[in-house]
Amino acid sequence: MESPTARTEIRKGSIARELRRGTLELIVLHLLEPGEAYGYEIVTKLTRETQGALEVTDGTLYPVLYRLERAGFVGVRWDTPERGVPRKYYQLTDAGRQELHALTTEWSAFADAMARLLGTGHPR
Amino acid sequence: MESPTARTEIRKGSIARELRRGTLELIVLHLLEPGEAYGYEIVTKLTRETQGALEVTDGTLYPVLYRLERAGFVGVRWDTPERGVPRKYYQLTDAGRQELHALTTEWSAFADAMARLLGTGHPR
DNA sequence: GTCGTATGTCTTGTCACGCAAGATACCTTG
DNA sequence: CAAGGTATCTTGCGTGACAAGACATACGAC
Repeated sequence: MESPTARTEIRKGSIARELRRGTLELIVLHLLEPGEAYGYEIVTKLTRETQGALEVTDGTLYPVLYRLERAGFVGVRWDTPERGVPRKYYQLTDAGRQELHALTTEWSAFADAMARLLGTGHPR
Repeated sequence: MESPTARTEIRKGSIARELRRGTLELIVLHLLEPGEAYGYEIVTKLTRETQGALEVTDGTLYPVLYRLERAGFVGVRWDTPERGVPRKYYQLTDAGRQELHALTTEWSAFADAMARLLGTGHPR
């Protein structure tokens, strides 16, 4: 099993990098919907839930979380156990849930438009 | 009818701007597939074919076309009539057709992964 | 005739953001 | 104690969409 620490080099020539633009916020908010999670957990969760189709490195994720926090879309809670590495837990706020909904809608509209445009000839 | 000259301000807070990243090349190559077209024509064609769902300004398009040309994905032909504004026509090259296919595949994989991830609860 | 508007091309500068790479620290297992 | 997994954060780079502006030709209205 590949650990997140073994940083997977993301292909340069690929458009995958650009596709993450704009979808990453949506993805993170979506992953937080079922309940709070900490950064490292989100990275592994995303890789697992998409069978590696969508991946992200921690160097990418942490800035996103910071942005979401500043925007008021997520709340933060530190868990500092006596023994063990401290974890920073993120939870959706009401505004975050609203944003999640808005982004989901926007994404659907875009994906639909793309599908219609690229649509394999089948007219109408 | 809205003319392309009346530049539609693209919403700043929207993710639409980011979503175009990576898809724009694919979109342009796709629009060139049926046959050659000139820049201005592509702008209007995209707006029309997607009922405005996907739009692009000429300031965005021309750099894309230049990139595609440099990459060898499109060929160029000037049409300079005695009377009238000169037009620069673009056509897909073989490499461009190949790229179009590759990008389409990549896009589909990404869109599918997103759909699976966001999938409305229906588990498994 | 000239003013506005549509057609058509191109360039400059700005800004956002994904990412590689590196730093730091703790814990476990051999 | 040395590796490697867990966990966080920061710096710097490159890419690319876009607004704004410039420029030129054509055509209509006034």
